[in-house]
Amino acid sequence: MENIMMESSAEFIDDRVDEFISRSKELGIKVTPQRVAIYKELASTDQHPSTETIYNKIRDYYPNISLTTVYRTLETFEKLGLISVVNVLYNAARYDANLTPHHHIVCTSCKKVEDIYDESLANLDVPDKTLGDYKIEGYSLLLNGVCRDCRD
Amino acid sequence: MENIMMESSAEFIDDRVDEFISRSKELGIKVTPQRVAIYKELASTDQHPSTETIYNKIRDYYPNISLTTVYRTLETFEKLGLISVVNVLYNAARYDANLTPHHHIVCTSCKKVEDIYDESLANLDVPDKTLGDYKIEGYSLLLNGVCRDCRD
DNA sequence: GTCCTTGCAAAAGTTTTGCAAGGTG
DNA sequence: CACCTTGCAAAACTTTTGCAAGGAC
Repeated sequence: MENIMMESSAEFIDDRVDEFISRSKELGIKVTPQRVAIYKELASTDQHPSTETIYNKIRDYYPNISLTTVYRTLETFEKLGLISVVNVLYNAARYDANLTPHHHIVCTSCKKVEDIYDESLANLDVPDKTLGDYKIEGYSLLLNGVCRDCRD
Repeated sequence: MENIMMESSAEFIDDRVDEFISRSKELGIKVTPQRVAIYKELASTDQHPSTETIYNKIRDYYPNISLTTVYRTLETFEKLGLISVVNVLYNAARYDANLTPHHHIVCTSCKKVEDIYDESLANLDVPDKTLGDYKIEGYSLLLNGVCRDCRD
């Protein structure tokens, strides 16, 4: 049970920023200093920052950037597949009275959430004690896909 | 790969509401009509409603209930373990520039999110085609636990 | 009757939108 | 120089808090 760290040296980050720039050109979106700053901020951390956090960090060296720009830019990047959203449940918290262990599937089109009770997914080989520095309390699997209604 | 449905007949729901009532008494919280309505609403669906959705449904037959009550009640239930929150990432969306497949672990105490690159979790036996009515696009595993800093 | 719970109103926090100015390709 | 992108301001939306009235035990 080993926790592999991703490389995140300065050169590695610059490489990713370069890749981001060429990818942006391919995709036909403009490479603005704000966009580079936002991408770089995200590429420099594994802390999965929120919009607000990214905004605050960038303001240290780019005081005029607006929060609106950060929101819009992250949305743009996400739609183009340049970054991903960790929170796959789309905004507001969803509640569940069912305390039986089960997993969830979200339709990426209509955002509906459904339960999955699947034998083969019921007992994953997840350590019940510690993983890295964490004492594991539980886990949940979140599948995403497109439901039948949305495929029609 | 079979998708087992949970029973959700009227009697079954009433049973769960009864159980909720006795559990509330054990826990020493008051059983108010609002609380019963909120619990029942949640127990009657597998759609994982948001606070707003629950509020709107209950208003049909309980027009004076306030949204504040629904928020406070769900929070109370969750803290007591009567229900669970599906969105384990705590509020705002979190972004990730790392598109390599990996999983996430959230510290339930400080809400920090970290990446996990773990061999044994890298290839789960998740169907790559369809599960039930869904065309699967991807999945992510969300572990929760307490990080070292928070355990001290 | 006590004290937890509710509803209202207001505040705080988060995300989106319209529009004119600015900058990239 | 065309038009996409930005910043500002305001609006829309979501969640939390304070406080007095009401209801459960």
